Amino acid sequence: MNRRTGKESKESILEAAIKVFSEKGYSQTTVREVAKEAGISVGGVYIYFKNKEDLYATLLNYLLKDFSDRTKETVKDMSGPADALYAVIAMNLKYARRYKGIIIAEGRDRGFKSCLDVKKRFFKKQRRLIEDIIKTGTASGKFKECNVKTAARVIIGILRGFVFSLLIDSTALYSAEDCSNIILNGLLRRKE
Amino acid sequence: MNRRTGKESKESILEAAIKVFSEKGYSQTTVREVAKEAGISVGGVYIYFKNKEDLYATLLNYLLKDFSDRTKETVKDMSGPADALYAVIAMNLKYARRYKGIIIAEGRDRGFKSCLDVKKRFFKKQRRLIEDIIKTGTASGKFKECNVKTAARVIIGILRGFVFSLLIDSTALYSAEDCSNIILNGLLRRKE
Amino acid sequence: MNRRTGKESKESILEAAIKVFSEKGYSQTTVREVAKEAGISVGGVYIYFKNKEDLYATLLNYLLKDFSDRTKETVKDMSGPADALYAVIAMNLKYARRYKGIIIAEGRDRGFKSCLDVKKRFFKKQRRLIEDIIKTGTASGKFKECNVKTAARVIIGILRGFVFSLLIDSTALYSAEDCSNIILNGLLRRKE
Amino acid sequence: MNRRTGKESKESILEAAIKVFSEKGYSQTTVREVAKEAGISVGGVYIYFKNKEDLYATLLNYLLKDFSDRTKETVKDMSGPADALYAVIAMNLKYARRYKGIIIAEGRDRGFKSCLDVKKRFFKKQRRLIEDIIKTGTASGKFKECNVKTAARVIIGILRGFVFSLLIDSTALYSAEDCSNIILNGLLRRKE
DNA sequence: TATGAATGAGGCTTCATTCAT
DNA sequence: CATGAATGAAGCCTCATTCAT
Repeated sequence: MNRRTGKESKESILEAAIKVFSEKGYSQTTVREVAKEAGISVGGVYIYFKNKEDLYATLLNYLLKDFSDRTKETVKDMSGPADALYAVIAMNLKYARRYKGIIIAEGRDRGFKSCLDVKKRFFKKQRRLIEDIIKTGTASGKFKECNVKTAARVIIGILRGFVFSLLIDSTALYSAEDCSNIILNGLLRRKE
Repeated sequence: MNRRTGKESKESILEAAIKVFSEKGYSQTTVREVAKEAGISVGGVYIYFKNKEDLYATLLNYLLKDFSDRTKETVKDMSGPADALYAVIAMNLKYARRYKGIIIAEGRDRGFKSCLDVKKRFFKKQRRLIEDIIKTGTASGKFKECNVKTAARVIIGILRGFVFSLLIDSTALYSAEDCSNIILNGLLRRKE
Repeated sequence: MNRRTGKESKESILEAAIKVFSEKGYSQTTVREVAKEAGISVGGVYIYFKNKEDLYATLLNYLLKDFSDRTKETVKDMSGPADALYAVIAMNLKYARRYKGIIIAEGRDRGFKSCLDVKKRFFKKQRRLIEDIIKTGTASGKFKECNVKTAARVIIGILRGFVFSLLIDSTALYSAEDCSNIILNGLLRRKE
Repeated sequence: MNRRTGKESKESILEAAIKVFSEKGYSQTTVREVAKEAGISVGGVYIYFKNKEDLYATLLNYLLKDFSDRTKETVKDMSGPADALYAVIAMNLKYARRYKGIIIAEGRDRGFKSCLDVKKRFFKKQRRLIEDIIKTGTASGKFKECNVKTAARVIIGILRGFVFSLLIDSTALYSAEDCSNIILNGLLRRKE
């Protein structure tokens, strides 16, 4: 009957949940559906997760942590702040495409405390990462002087927009180049 | 029992729906709740709207149209493309704050065809508006040369991000100045 | 569809609940069953009762109040304290037979606060009633001197025993005469 | 992993079951809980007991037999019928306090045949015990003449009441003295 | 038009029981 | 003997929708 270890089962449920939640969002996803996708019974899900909310929060935590780590890793290898920012944007777009529906979407409307905490921690990390990039940029003279905190917040907002745009319009194909180009150069003509 | 006219009833339902959907999102809102808020019976709602989806789509249409019109109006009065863009951003932030939960949120996960159409039309209008601003900008030499379509799409994405940021973090206080500043000038230092 | 007024529906649900709970106890009774017995849908039950516990507590309250009132009424008509006590015993036995399973049984194991309150109030009333009977008895010289409070508590316990005995053994046919005989006269031979 | 013998395991399950069932009653007790309390796996329980009902019936049998034996033992040492009855009452109160929830409670509503048999046998024994006491009492002239069977049944009912009163109201502190006093002497004033 | 009681499908969750290891 | 993951039936409850009045 149980051909898997507990850990394997938990992971396969988590994977299934990522898939289903990604496609349908929180409220449209049934536990039964996740169970089926994971190849386990309904009751089986409740061995590993206290309830639907717990499953969602765990998944969110897992995903955001993974995303956070990878982004940090990628940024580390970049030579300059512009490249770093580009990398962050690219990373965001890539994940958005992959985990359509989860990264930002829903969970919000439930106001699950467990989710809010997870998200808050994540956004804080991201903000720090971007603040660092901006600081490095201004320190090296590549970026102009600006209020680092404000700029970072705005960038975060912009990133969210790219991500969310992908979510609501799957045909939208934002390129990281185009996005970073505007963020870096702005629209205004530079005085020569 | 002072009866309302049909139109009045429909409108009060719509208003109630805007309020409740804004606060709780689609799936967490019950028809009963909307009815109560509108001071009408449950059955009453179904006289004016085919079903919950219809109510939502109607509301969305109403709201987005209103938003679209006002934005266009506001932009018309602006002297330059930078001011116009600023106005659009300010408009987005203002509406986001007011109709928390509706403008972007949910409805998405349902993939209601009726909503998709409404949204598609709306985003098209917005894109055109922004494309026009950019065109005017480049034509007048204030904006640098760029792929108008691409730039507009990116701007739209950015706007969404600002809006969405407000939705998920009610403490976030994006100022239109900060936002437009980055979009217009970018982060990179201008060569002097 | 709805041939009944709200009040009628609520009452028929209550009646059905009394019947089913009486027969099967709390945990073995399903809401569906009560609904069916009441000739209403499952959802219909939830129009009138917040949940299963509420239904049970309401029913308990209704039944105990009814019992309390009738007992008081009956006692009022009795000429002496011995007759009064007899009447109380008879009343208890009669109700026990009719509402097998409810009066005392279950609900207890759930520890529903709502039920506890209802019961506490009921037992207090009954205790007072019996205390009064005993007081009258001793005052008139028919009952011997005793600690009224203690005696009343013991009598209450005894009553519970008769009731409960009926519940667990439907073949047991306690007669009010036999019961009151022992309570009044005791087992010991009277010294002559 | 120091393994227990089968007998030890079975006993520890039974003890655990007594504890948990006593506290929560039948339907509110889960097999998992009993297993945990016994320090054994869920499956382990099913090695020694066919199912939950079997566990309950076994426990009931064990408990009632133990109770029966001890009562008989205690009664044997008593000098007179009044003392004997007092001892029986004290015994009942003591056990009721200890095995709150089991002796009488639940199981009833399930109507488990296995439990009914166990109980029937128990009550028969108790009735005989009490009948004997009464017989001895009347034979010795200490108790007045009465229908032994009827009196015994009434006494049994009364005992149940004391027990049950303790179960539903843990603050109730019935003293065996008070209880036996009424049973022996009754409420009516003795003619002198 | 308006009401609101009624419906019933369907979601979440629990738990006695089984069985591969 | 023992384990504990897995099963799946069944219970409680919600809520969009209908319809007799």
